[in-house]
Amino acid sequence: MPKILKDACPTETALDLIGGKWKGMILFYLCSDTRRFNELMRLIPDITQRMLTKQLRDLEANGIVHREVYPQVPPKVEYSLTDLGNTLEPVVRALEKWGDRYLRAL
Amino acid sequence: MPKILKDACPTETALDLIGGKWKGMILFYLCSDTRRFNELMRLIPDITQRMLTKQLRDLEANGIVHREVYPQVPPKVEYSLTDLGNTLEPVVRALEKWGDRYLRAL
DNA sequence: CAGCATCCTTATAGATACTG
DNA sequence: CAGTATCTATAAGGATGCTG
Repeated sequence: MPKILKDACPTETALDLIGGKWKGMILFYLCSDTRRFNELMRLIPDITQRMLTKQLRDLEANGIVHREVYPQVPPKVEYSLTDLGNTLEPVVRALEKWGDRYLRAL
Repeated sequence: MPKILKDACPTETALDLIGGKWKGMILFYLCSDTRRFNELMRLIPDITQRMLTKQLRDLEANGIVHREVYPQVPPKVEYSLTDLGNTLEPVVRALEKWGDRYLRAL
């Protein structure tokens, strides 16, 4: 007998929230530390300002990332994972582990 | 499609291979059993024939899914996970678990 | 420093009709 | 049953210039 996994919607939901070209990378770096905007720009090769802004806003809107603005000149904005965001760590690590294995096997 | 040779980030690579709107669902159902084309059509609400074909071809090209054609009339084609595809199960389960938790918390 | 606005290109997805 | 072939619509991503 096939072991039917319950409901498919959760998997799709998760991929909706962390999928796309850049969100995995962003989460990966936020997993280990709080980061500033330009710091993420440096860490993630080839991402544009527009895309980084957009992805961070998406993650913020979904309650995964917290955006802390320090009212000072020059501006300082720090991004970190929310409590919900932190629960993503096992997922990100599972993805990382599998991706690493896949790349090695090439 | 995935540009693996260009970027070697494991997390991004994994998301390239299993991301998108439908691949998660397809992998989810193939995790539990071998499936036929129309079976997947029934299991995955709203997917079109064109998209299912395309996603299966992508997964096949990346060595994640195996396509077995039975030369008979009417045609019979079975899709299953390869050995590599099976190593994705922990990832799919992690995604499912998190997505479920997320949906509950809404 | 950390962005927003505008314009543009490419990728992804859907509708419909048809076939071995 | 398991697909192709077109055509169209929308979403994702990129280039560039400007700003509080």
